[in-house]
Amino acid sequence: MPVMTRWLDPDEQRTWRAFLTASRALMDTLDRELQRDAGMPHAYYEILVRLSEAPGRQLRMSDLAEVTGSSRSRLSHAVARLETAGWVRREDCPTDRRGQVALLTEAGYATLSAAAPGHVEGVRRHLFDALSPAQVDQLRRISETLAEHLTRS
Amino acid sequence: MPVMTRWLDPDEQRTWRAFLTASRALMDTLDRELQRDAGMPHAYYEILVRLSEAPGRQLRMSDLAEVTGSSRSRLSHAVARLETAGWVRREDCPTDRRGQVALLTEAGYATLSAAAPGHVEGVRRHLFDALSPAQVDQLRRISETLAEHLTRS
DNA sequence: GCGATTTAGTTGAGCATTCAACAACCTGAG
DNA sequence: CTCAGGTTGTTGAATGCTCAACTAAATCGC
Repeated sequence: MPVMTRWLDPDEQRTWRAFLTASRALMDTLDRELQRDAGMPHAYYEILVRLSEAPGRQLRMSDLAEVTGSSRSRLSHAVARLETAGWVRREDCPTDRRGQVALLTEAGYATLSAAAPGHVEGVRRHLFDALSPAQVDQLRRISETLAEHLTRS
Repeated sequence: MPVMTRWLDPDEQRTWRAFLTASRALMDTLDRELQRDAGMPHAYYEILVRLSEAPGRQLRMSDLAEVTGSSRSRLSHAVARLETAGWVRREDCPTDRRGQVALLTEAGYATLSAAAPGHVEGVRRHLFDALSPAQVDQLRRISETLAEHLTRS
């Protein structure tokens, strides 16, 4: 027996469409700015950020995939690209012969340092400047709830 | 004289990262589900939805680009793809000889009708089921504010 | 009207992501 | 120890997106 679809009510519909529009516009804008100013897409910038924060500025490929929320394949392609740009280097993992360690080069760190202020300014202008402190708090709770919910299913 | 970067404070940092994680996970999940169940990415599904809601199930290419929040180029490629799938047809615009009108075919409507229940169920499961009614309201306000803010800059 | 500018849409090249297949290695049950 | 099954990471093909360049047609200024 077929189950009736629980359609979205008008409020939900409106929320969903506004969310789609806003998040797409935000990410598109930041992506375009980063591409223009730093010559890389946002996903690549995030890889450099995560490496820069890791002890020794290095991470196992699988851990890097985990924290950046990307598939192994995507990360593999991305790191290959970052490697030819000279921003990342790959080395064999000493404790697991299957493993690879990605590590941020000096050039990569310099590029990241040059790109960061402009990008942070963009995040501030396009996101935080538009919201009240209460809304920032709401957005954090909502996002954390969603992230939790999505990784558990 | 250089302006000091206004870095994100810890709360903002946490909010930004949670938002990135959540919105990426949500869109990736829905994209994967739609690709699996309907054979198309979410962006294409949205095109079909907008066409299905338009009078005569048709829209000018530029209007369709507007409502789906995509560039003309992206839409052009997408509609070309949807046309070879037989879900959309293009006709000359009668009032503007530069123009093209995209229109949803019967096959496109049927495909959309078949895909919609599953997709709506996904949106409900992955988004609305995780949030309280108050949070849905907050998310709507935040998203509408952001969308407004982003189109004005 | 008529040239300059703007707008509509397409195209191709280059890049990013996905998916499936794969090789290499680790781990654990017996 | 051994082999079955899981994990790690890469690869190539197919697909989608971006950007810049382009054609054609409408519109604006005079």
